[in-house]
Amino acid sequence: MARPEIEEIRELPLFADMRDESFEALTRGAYVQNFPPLIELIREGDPADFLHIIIEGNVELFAEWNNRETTMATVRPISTFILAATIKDGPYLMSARTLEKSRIILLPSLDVRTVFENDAKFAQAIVLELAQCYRGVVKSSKNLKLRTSVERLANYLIRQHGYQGHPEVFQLQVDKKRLAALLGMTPENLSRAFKTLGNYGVAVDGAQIHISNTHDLHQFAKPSKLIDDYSC
Amino acid sequence: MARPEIEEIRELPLFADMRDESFEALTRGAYVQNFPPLIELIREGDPADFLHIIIEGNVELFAEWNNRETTMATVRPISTFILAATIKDGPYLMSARTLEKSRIILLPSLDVRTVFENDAKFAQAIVLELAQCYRGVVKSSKNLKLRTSVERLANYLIRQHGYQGHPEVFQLQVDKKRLAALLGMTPENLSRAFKTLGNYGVAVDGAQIHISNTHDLHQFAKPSKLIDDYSC
DNA sequence: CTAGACTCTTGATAAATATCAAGTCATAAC
DNA sequence: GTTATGACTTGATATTTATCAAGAGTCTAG
Repeated sequence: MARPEIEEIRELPLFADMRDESFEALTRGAYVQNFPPLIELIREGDPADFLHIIIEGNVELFAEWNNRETTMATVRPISTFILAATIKDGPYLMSARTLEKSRIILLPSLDVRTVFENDAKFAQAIVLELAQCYRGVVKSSKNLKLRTSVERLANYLIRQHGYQGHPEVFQLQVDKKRLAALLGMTPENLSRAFKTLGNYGVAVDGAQIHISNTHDLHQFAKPSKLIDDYSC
Repeated sequence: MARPEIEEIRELPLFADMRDESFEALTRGAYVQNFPPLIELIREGDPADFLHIIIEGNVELFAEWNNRETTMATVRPISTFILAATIKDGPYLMSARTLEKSRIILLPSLDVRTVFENDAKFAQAIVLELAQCYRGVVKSSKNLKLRTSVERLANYLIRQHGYQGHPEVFQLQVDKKRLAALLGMTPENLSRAFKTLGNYGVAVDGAQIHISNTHDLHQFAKPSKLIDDYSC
């Protein structure tokens, strides 16, 4: 069976150290699927039948309550999502939809749990992955509770700026409606927040961001390793 | 060595299935300590030298940024806290302080990581614990992003009411200043939020809450398994 | 018992954020 | 080309939440 995508994930930290037979058992029942944009992959509340791994594209994790919807995160290759639900055999807490044409691997949750019980290296890798995810959500919670919306935007821009290698001009990776939801504000207020950041050397043209005064922006945003550094 | 507290945690899900020798290795360097109220146990940013287990008392997890402080959670016996930092060998993301006189077990992080690498059952237990914690934070994030402060309070009361067995009258387990921070609002607005909930059959007298109309309160609060049920 | 500290509440006001209603601009459809 | 459609912005306004100031009540140290 030639499944290059499956071989590709073998090198992910989550799968790199596991035994060959475990990897084989894990991927035997796997699907690789291509989805067009705006397809709902997962609906919150449903049982977690598959662990998802995004190989190509862009996926939004979102949640709903009482007719309100918010974006929780966007996921880019190569990463897994909804690992905790798979492990706990619980319902999904978030829904997921493709934002772009995306290629996704689906591993049956049952297989993930079985292999997890029989391959210590895999269990260890899952621990590290989950700990990372956990710390990510804690940081995002701190961001929400300790900062105003303009401060959240400023720090988001600084982070993106960093990921993209500190170029003078860079592109937003999400449309502004979703960015607003991700940052916990309305699209209208996102527009106004961008305007406010104009005072600190941020210029916006469509999805293009120009940062002319890193110093002022940092002074205002006060980025912190314990909130904004997703690698620590 | 007679250390009844250590034996006590042996039955916790996190330690129940591990080998005796692993448990022995894990607890050999453990401390059991009593702390008075309002002692800072952990400061965010410090290296995670110990995994903490609260045996008695009450501990607040909080975070700071730019001279603002917020309560992230309160922890009651018997639970661990700061597991993810221990595993990742990363800095603490939250600070911790005792709220009451508390008894705490400290397990050296190094031992936790060593045993975690050598005892598959322990690794599996950590996975389940971390998955649980992760889902807890995701729920709390949804709570913050999707609900207004009054809605958060209403759902908090319904949850506490449930934990305490649905008595007509029950006690808040945290002082109101901290409850406000936990729910992401100011103490002043917590007072006003309680008043608003008076319209839905909630009466407050100090720390004592009287719920006279469960139906109205539920109608207003719209509790959801995917946000408020911490066991799923 | 009393002074002081503390928690909590209340009222007045300010700031932050959301909503509603147009309007602009670009793109896609016909 | 013209007409929709959608994304974004802007202004006016409303709602939510925070801040500031003061007062009521409770607890505790002396």
